[in-house]
Amino acid sequence: MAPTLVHDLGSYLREQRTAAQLSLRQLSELAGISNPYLSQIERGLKKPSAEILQQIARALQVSAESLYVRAGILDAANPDPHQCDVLHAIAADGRLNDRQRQALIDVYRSFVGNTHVDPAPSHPSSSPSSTHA
Amino acid sequence: MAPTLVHDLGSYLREQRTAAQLSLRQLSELAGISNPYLSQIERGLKKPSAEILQQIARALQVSAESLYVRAGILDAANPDPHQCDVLHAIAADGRLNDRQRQALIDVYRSFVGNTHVDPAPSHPSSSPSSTHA
DNA sequence: GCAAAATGCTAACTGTAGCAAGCACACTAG
DNA sequence: CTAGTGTGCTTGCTACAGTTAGCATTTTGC
Repeated sequence: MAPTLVHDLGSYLREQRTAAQLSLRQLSELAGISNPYLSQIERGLKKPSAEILQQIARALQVSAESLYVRAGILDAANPDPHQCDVLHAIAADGRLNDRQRQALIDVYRSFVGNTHVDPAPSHPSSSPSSTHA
Repeated sequence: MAPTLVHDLGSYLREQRTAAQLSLRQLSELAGISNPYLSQIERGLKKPSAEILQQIARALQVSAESLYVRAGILDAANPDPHQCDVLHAIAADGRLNDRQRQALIDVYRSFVGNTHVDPAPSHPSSSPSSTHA
């Protein structure tokens, strides 16, 4: 797709690595990959697979998702972390197949009315519902 | 690494594809990949990259994350952003009354099996990964 | 001054992801 | 029975992710 993204990923990784006071070899050892390869990733010469990214994320103690987003293999259109409504949870549940997902959504909507999930949460802080049912 | 996971991914994909009434060629076209390759992925012979997974996820209209988890490149027990699982979300939803809540939970459990939410105190793997701003 | 050990980078190689071409089989016309 | 189109699968092949071995440079210590 966009090699710019890969380069951006590289810069970001190098940034994070230096911020963590780690040398190429140190981080590569931590991540379980070779140091030349890490070097090439950081300079945008190579495009790491998701597995490699995950290992690097672990070593750097950053979230794998953030790296995936930078690598362009996950959409940045991620909902707010603290937003935890039912529809989002259903959408994110990998154990459900599509029809199950839809069924749950239908049931839920029949209960609460057709408030559909808005991509831009307008007032996230206000949890209108009393936590007490 | 774990070919079992890859095979599991393949089965899952084939399941989703047939559920969506799509042939190999149809889905491969939708996903923008070759049909032999998709066939091999489904049978666990090839290990698709995250990019390919994302394209397949889009074509199948399932979340990329769920495929990543199945592919073993994202942790299911993710300490990260969307920690919102369905049961927690249902429990937290103030718009539901108790009966509705229970109904939804029942439906959900009938779908995913009775894996009940385990508020596991152990967060064994990485740290909170505050990627900060 | 010279070693030794850091640092990051280059070169050559291997394995495999992902492709285009084509096969074998099933089904439905004609 | 043969010709068409659908299904999924096998076969090479190319490109590139990721490796090991080693280079050039700087820094530290004698």
